[in-house]
Order: sequence, then C-alpha cells, then structure tokens
Amino acid sequence: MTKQYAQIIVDVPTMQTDQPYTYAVPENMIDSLLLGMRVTVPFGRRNVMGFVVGLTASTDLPEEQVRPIQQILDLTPVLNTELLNLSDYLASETFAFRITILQTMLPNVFKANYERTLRIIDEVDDDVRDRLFKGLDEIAFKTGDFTESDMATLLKLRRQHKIDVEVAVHDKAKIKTQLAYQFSDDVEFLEDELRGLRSSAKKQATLLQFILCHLAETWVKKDLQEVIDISDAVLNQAVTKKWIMKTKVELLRDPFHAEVKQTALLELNAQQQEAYERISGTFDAQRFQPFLLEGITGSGKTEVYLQVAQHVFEQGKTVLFLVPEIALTPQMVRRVKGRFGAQTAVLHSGLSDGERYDEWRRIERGDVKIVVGARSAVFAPLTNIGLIIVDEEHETTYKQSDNPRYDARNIALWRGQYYQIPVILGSATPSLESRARAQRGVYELLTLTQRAGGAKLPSVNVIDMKETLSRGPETNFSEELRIKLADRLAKGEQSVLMLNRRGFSSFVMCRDCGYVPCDPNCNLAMTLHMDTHTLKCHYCGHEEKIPTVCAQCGSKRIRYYGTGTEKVEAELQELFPDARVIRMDQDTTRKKGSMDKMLQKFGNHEADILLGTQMIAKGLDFPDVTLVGVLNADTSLGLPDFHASERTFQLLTQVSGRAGRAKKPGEVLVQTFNPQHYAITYAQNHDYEGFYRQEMAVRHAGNYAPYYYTVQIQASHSDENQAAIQMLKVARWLRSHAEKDVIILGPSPKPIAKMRKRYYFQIILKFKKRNEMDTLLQELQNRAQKAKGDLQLSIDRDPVSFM
DNA sequence: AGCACGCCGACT
DNA sequence: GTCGGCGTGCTC
Repeated sequence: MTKQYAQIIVDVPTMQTDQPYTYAVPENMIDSLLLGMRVTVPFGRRNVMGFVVGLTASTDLPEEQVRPIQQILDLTPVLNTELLNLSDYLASETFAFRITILQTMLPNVFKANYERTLRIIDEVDDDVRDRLFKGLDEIAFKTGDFTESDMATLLKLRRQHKIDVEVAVHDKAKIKTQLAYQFSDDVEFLEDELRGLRSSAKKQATLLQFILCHLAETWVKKDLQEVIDISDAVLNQAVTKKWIMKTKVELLRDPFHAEVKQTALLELNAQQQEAYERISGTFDAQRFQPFLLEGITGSGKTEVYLQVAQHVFEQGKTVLFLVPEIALTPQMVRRVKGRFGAQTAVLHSGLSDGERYDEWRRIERGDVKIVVGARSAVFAPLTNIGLIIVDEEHETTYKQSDNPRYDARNIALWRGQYYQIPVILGSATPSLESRARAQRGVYELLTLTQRAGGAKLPSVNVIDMKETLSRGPETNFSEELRIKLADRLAKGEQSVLMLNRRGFSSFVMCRDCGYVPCDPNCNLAMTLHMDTHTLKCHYCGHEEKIPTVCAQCGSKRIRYYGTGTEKVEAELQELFPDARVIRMDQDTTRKKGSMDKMLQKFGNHEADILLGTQMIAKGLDFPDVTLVGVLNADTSLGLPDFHASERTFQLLTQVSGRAGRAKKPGEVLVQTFNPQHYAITYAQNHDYEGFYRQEMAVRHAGNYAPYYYTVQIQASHSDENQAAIQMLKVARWLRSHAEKDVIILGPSPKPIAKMRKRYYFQIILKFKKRNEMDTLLQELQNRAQKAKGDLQLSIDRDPVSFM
C-alpha cells in the first residue's frame, strides 16, 4: 500500500497559519478521503477542522513531523476543484486568509463547532470543585464562561495534570433524515412467508403482497403507511422477519413550495433580438465573453436574460443569476420562478442556516437548474454552468464590505472564464469601470434604447429648492410638486416619492448654542426616530430618549433638523389629509415579508402615494404610477467619496424609471439645491452616455478609477494617538517602498473616525501597475500582523465607499 | 486562536 | 530559591 499525504488548510484564521499543512492519510481513509472534504486534524495540542486542498504521494517533511488525519467529516466533498481554484484566486485578490475564504464560500452550517469539556482527573480544592465545576466531575465550557482569574486557576490545574480538557470538533451540518424501509428482493423467500401466514394475519398478507409488487424498493415510512394502512407493530414484525430493512433517507425541507403559474415568453423587439442572438451565439461557440447590456429602465433586459437562459437550458446547462438584493427585487424573482418553476433555487438573506443548507444541497445534488441570489450566491455549487447574469451590475451591494472583501462581479467573470461561457452584466446606468471596459472592447456592449411596449421615458423637471425656500416657510414640498400631487390624486393615479437619505440623517440641535447630541461610543450625530421618540446611532445601535433640555447650555429650545420619512409623511398628511400613503423605510420593512406585502398593497391600488427611501428606486414595476417626486436629490452629492456623482446619477435615473412604464405617460419632479450639477442635468435628459463622458473626464483629471486602481488601507486602534502614529509609519513605509508614480493620500481620520470605541484612520493609494503594488500590499499585511498592539489593519481593493 | 516556553521581577 | 507576570514563537 502506498502512503498518501493531504494538504490541509486549518481552521485557524491568522497570518502565520495561512498555509497548507501536510498530514498523513491513515490507510483506512485512503479510499474515502477526497479533495475538498472537511477533516479534523491534530494541530498543536488540540484538534481543529480543516479542508483538504491537495493530495500527494510524497512529502519533503521528515516522517516524524507528519501527523495523521483524525477524522473525515464529509461523505462527499463540499468543494469541487473549480471552487478550490477560485479560493486561490480570491485569497490573492482580497488579502484574506484561505480558511476565511473557504468558509465564506459555504453555508454557515459547515463551520466547525468546537465543544470543550473540562474533566477533573485528580484531587482538587473543594472550592474549585464546588464553584467552577458546580460539584460535578466534568463540565462543558465555552470561551467567556469563566472570568480571567478563574481561567488562570484552571490553566494552572491543567499544568499540574489535575484537570484535563477535551476538544471535540462537531459538524453543524446535520442531514435531516426520515425513517424508511428497504424491501427485500428475495421473491421465493417472500412467497414462502406469504404461504406460511395464518389466515387471520390479514395486515401482514397485505404488506407482503405490496412488497412483492415493489421488490427491492425503498419506501419512506410515512408514505408507506399512507398507501397501505399498516400499523407500526406490523412493520416492526416485518423487520424481525427480514422482509424489510430499516434505513434512513435524506429529508429536504422545501422553503419555497408556493406554486407559480408559468409565464409565457414575450416577443423581443429588434434590439432585444440582436442582444439575444449575440449572447446565445457566444454560448453556442463555447467562448468566454462578458457582455455589458446597457438598457434604459423598462427596456426589457429581464426578458433578454430569461430567453438566453431558456436557450442555455435547452442545451442541458445551468444558469447563475445574481441580483443586488433579493428583498428589493421580489418582482424579478417571481418572474424567474414563473418561467423556470421548481428548478429554481432562490438564495436570500431571509433563509435560516438550515434552509440555506438545504438549498445548497439541492443545488449541489443537481436538482436545480437556475440559482437566483444576491452576492453570496455567486458561490453556488452549480456545475455545468452555461450562463451567468449579473443584474444591475453597478450596484455596490455586489462588493462585500467586510472580510473577505470580495466583489461578486469579478467572481462571476472568473467563473465565466472557467466555464468558457457568456457573462451578462446588465444595467441602465453601468458603473464607470464596466462602461470603460466596454469602450476598450474587453466587454461587448449591447444597448437597448427603447422601452418595451413603446412606452416613453418620463419627462423630468428640476425644481430649485433655494427659490422655494426663499419664497416661503421651510417645507419639503415645492409648489410644483404640491400641484402635481393634487392633480394625480384627483385623477386617481399613483405617485412615488423618494427621500434620498444616502449619507444623510435627521438630527436634533439646540437653537441657542448649536449643540447636537452625539452618541457616546461613535461620536456621531444621532438620528431622530419619531415613532419610538428616541435618538439612535446608526452605527452601533446606541439608543436614548430625546432630550428636552440642551446638555451643553441648558436651553429648552431643542429643535429637529433634517428630514426623516416620518416627518415627510406627517407633512404629506397635512397637505393631503385624504391621501392614502404607504411609508417604506428601514423601520417599516424590517419584518420579513413586510416589504413584499406593502408593494402588493400599492400594486392593488390600496394607496395613492408610496413614500420611501432609495429602496423604492429599484426594480418596481407599477403601470399606474405617473408621477415620481425626488424630495432632495442632492444629499448624496456631498458624500466624501469620488463616486458621489455616479451614485446620484444612478439613483435619479433608477427612480425616474418607475414612472410611466405602461400606456400613461410619466412625469418626474426632482427637487434640489444644485440644479446645475451635471449628475442632475444628465439624469434629467436621460443621457447616460453624456454623463459617462463628463464623469470620465472628471475621473481622469482627479486620477481616479477607472484610470487608476484604488486601494484603501484602514486601521483602527483603541487609542487615538496610537492609531495615528501607526498609520503614519505605514504611510512612511509605503512612500519609501512604492514606485514614484503611486499616489499616496493620508493617513487621515475616516469621515466616521470613531466607531464602536475604536479610532479609524485610512490611507488611499492610487496606482497604475497592479502586480507590483500587490506584492507590496501583501508584505504590508505580513508586517502589520507581526506588529504588536491591537492595531487592526485591513486592505480593501476598489473600495465602494470611503465612509 | 491557543498554548508552551522562557525571561524577569517579587516574594514566602 | 520559587512563583507567576507577560512577550515570543510554533502548530504539519
């Protein structure tokens, strides 16, 4: 028997252990151990979980250094070669640990559960036995169960071999099983048994006859008892008589059984047809090619996706369909399920760990042909993929904002390349980066310029709020908007009002001294919540009562500033007491399914006005909406971020697209204090290409993406001075090691400098040559890891936010 | 992450 | 001398 060795990535997320370790495969495991399985291995003086990422016949290590694998945790690999390769790519792309990446790619249940047991093995003090062990000989414990001094005591006892600790690695992924019976296939035996039965044994005879008709089949107990009325006693007898054998079959919970009616294919217009043919042609040629599908709102991008998907299905391949956020796109999900029915798996954030695991199993077993999901669905264990779709590709939700900071768009492209298939990036307002790639011919550009069914784009009017406010009292509603709203109400048509709260909050301020109550942890202005009459910090969740007296000067003249949806709703009710308003924001849609319910209500005309934050800008399709009002277009322009104009343009275009989607023409009113800003004027003219050209010039002048790569290095420390000093060191080190053409900005305190009792600083790097910088950044991270203190450093490639 | 090892000051 | 504090380095 030849020896075998396995390369294992262990579940210890640190820089020093971020490498494969070599273990010996015990002889009895050689046949069953496969690449991509999880195992437990001894590591130091404990056991940890690990992933098999390589199998070899030899090792350079001396024999005595190699320890054997302890246990195999999976029956089949949880990761295939494709996903293992992907994890390599991601590790270098995101500066994250291999183990973190591997766990990110899998459902939560695959994370190991470490159960530790303390056991007394020698005489100990009564105090220890009574207090720490609650009078018992052994006790289960988790980190944090004991105080630091108790931990010290326990550690000491262990060194004296008076107590022992045992760590068991458990698997959270339990395959739910159901009791079933496997029938015998021995016809003669069964027939003998049937003949030998007493005439009174009617039930047994029924069962035997049934078995004879279904030889060697496996029946779930519940199903069996439904078909033939047999009691448990009879079944047990049958087991002892060896007619049948007890087994277990996997039970799959199905969270989505709601049946949907099949929806028919819609006819494509000439542009859609052209796009369809370009993409399906690429699929037929088995070639990797990204397509940028730039289609104005309402131009029927979805129908193109679905028909290409249909074509891909017919060739026996599967489809991966990414959307920005399932909760915000219920209409899209319904359409996909309507077309592809039970072969669809929907991965959304509302799933419990168990449900998510079940969906994952369904996909992995090949029961599913199309997977619809948000960011993390890009890791769906589909094989044989024939098409990947990234809808609303400009959305920032595709980028994960904490470690590992991966970008689902890039992963989609990676997987597309792996399978040599087309990847569709669709948007009405493509990200500048993608549009620029299309310009360079990296992506193939497909454009849809006509709305489906011949509907027209709405006319957009920009209202200068400076004038409105100079004429009258403070208000959120210009005269023009009031008139239009009244008009729609009179005609029985619907309106959508959006309050742009991006980077904006309503707060409380003292009229006499200007004091703003800030939360004690983050030092940020707290946001006013009128429903609970409290002030909340949106970053750490701190909550307190609205003060009636100024904490700084004692004045009672505390006043509300800014605008929350609640305040707008109140003003709206005052202006139009008879209007039925639905308010949609984070507070009213927190509950699962409440958003969908509200949208259905609006769709059924049970309300006249839908008032909401930017969550209403996406994907909603209501034919009777003829007026869209944007109450404050420019709050997103003031963000400390070079994407501010792009985000504003995208938001305005998206929300405008909600108006006039059917027969009736739509109208949009945009209230702003910056009516001349190009992001607003180009959005007004529905001119994406014009905006793209101007914004590219701005980016070029400022050395921003897509002309330069951007990397954000951020560090935090519990001590403000230390944070600043360490980051200055980092900056100095970078300046002396980087090429001359690398632009290094900072360090500077982050716009939100203090968060959760830590101080944040950032350095922004802008550069042209990626490979050289990657090497440098990798080294920076190594050094940071070794540095002492509680400095936390993270590297974010192409950050989507600088907040 | 854990855990051992080893160096140093404080103390029965 | 010995105990326990913490900094350093290793885990196939």
